[in-house]
Amino acid sequence: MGWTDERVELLKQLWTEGLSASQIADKLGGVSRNAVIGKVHRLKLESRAKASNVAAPVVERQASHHLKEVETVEMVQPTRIVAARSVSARSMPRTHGATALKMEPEEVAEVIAEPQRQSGEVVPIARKLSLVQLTESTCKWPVGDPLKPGFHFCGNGSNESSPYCEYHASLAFQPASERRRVR
DNA sequence: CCCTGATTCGC
DNA sequence: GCGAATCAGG
Repeated sequence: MGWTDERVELLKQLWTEGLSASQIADKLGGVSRNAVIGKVHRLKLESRAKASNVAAPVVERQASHHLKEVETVEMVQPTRIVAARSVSARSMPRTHGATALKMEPEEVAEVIAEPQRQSGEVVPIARKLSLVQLTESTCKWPVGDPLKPGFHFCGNGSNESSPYCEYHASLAFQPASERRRVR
């Protein structure tokens, strides 16, 4: 499989997002992690903030017999802040294990991508607040990976009844029925 | 052994 | 340009 514009674009996005080469390769499909790394270099976009990100434990390897992607849990609600802080432990959520808790990449991308703008938008722009900046009236929807640099919270205003802004509340409290495809 | 990215070099 | 093989490291 070659590098189509779309695939290259996805590569750039995921790489920038902080995913490892193997994870990206896995997502793209048809390419090895070496291929991804090679491409990354040719594109001259390696310098990713490689601070706190090193070897990910990986829940399970090929040990999972023939049980691959099962996609069961509908876990849409993000981890609670408390968890995000203390659990900052060594458990990187992977898409691999069927039970891996993972935030929708698309959701994340949308929120981070948009530059600061006004309100009234369908999708609120994250105010990028850190943990300590959260108050009772700020949306506590986490954006990004707690273990990676750039992690922050939505921070937009929320109703006193909800920990999230309207938009994220609508995402968080969806029934566990039909969510969009995860892959 | 698992993983990570970096580099080389034949294709 | 591509990516397997290899290297260096956690």
